[in-house]
Amino acid sequence: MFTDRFLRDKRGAALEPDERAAIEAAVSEIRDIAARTTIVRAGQPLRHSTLLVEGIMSRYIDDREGVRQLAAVHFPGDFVDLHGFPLKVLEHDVQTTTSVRVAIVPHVALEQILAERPQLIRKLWFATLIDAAVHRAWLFRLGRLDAVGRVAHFLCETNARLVAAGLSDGHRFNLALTQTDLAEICGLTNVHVNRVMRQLREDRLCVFRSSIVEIPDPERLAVRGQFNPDYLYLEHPEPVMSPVEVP
Amino acid sequence: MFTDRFLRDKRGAALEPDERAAIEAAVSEIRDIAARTTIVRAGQPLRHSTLLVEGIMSRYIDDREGVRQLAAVHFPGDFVDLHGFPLKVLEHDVQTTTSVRVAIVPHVALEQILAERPQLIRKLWFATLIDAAVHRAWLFRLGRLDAVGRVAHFLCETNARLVAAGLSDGHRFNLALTQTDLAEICGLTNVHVNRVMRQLREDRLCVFRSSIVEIPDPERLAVRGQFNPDYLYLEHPEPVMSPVEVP
DNA sequence: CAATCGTATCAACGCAGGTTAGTTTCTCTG
DNA sequence: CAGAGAAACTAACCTGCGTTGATACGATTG
Repeated sequence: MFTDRFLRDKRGAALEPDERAAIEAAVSEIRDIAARTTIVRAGQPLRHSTLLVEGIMSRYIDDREGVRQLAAVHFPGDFVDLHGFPLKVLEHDVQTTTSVRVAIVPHVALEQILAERPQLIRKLWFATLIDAAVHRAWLFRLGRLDAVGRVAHFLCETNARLVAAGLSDGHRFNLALTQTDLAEICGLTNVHVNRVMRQLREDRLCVFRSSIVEIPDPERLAVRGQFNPDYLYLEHPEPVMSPVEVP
Repeated sequence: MFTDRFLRDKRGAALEPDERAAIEAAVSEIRDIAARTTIVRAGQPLRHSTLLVEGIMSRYIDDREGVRQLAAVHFPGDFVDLHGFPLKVLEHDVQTTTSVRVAIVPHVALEQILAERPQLIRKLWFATLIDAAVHRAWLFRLGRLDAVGRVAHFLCETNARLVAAGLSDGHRFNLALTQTDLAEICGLTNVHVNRVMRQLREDRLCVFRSSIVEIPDPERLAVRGQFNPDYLYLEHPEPVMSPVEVP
């Protein structure tokens, strides 16, 4: 149900059926939320965490002028603000990007199931550490890649994650992000993202139109974005190397 | 002893004396390591984690051409590769930056003390989540600040962390990083870091000479780097706002 | 003390990406 | 199906940072 995709295909951390059931039982409420709604503000004490069931959410930090840098994008199956469970308060904002359906898990309920199942805490810890590993990959992206590389890297990451979640076939997936969203992810302006998308199109690396991403040759896109999926800790990563082609 | 600075001044996560003693007892060895030595390589299975006692270490991701992006800098008191405990394998490299003294904590010993003290795991989890929060702040730095802002932001962060560790008085501290290190932290070239340092000097924001950082007015530097220390989760943050000035 | 190597420094030049200011296309709603 | 508002797209101009290459400094070592 709600937790079907949580930790799915994560190396050595996939949930046992009883663990899954326990988390499902801890869900207090299913909520549908409109796009572009802020659900957590920095500094606000948290009493529950949010499991994303459908849609896209993001976490970001604003600068003084309201220019925003995304720190994470979340897809179905992600436990969006699980960090808030040990931290009690987050230092960043969390917003819905599309309209979403989420499952609310009160922290008291989490405490309860963890008391009964001490090993489960390792998997939750693991889940938050994957977020941290993704943050590091994003640091690499921002610090060392040019604009085309950044977008390519992000699209490779998204493809790999959506494949793991069963939401991409490896070449084509639905992604309801605007070019401005991409700009806030990649540390660029929306104008320049537009130029980059054209470039990717012309180079036959990727076509992104009306919320559909098509990647004819994932391997080539991965090379362009210097993408290496190790940081996603997937059990069955899409092979980055495509089958050898006969010349 | 070795753990004196671990989680020191961290909001609601400071160690109890018995927890501290347990971790000390879990230390299998103290090791002195030369500068610029790689101690963990991406993909290599880990059997222990490393508590930094003295010196500076860093975690980084290399690109194809060997250009490196740092993802974290660690100071005394940091549990450098604690992420490797739940993850089993890291996706990045860890290197000494200066010569260091470290305490080695075998994972089996950690397992043991956690079995006896189930609450301690929350504090270790917390410690890794602060690393993640710092990653996010670094994403903001790389994505939204200009070169001067990035260096200013990093120096503010470092000052705040070293104050918490008892290694800065808030205006002056020792920092054995080269301009090339700063470049790898801030996503710049060493040449441009040099220009930035001159700028900071001319603007009386910061002087960095022979491993000493001097910050005459931390508040002004924080404004230039849009630095807000919330993400460090300090119990007693240095006041960022200086007393209200009479116009 | 000389030699060496890492680090800092500086200048000249070029370009990737930002900025501004649009126009066009798409999508939703009444 | 008209109208409005987002989103996509474009062009012209400008600047911050990268690149290259050369010099100066300072610490270590023989």
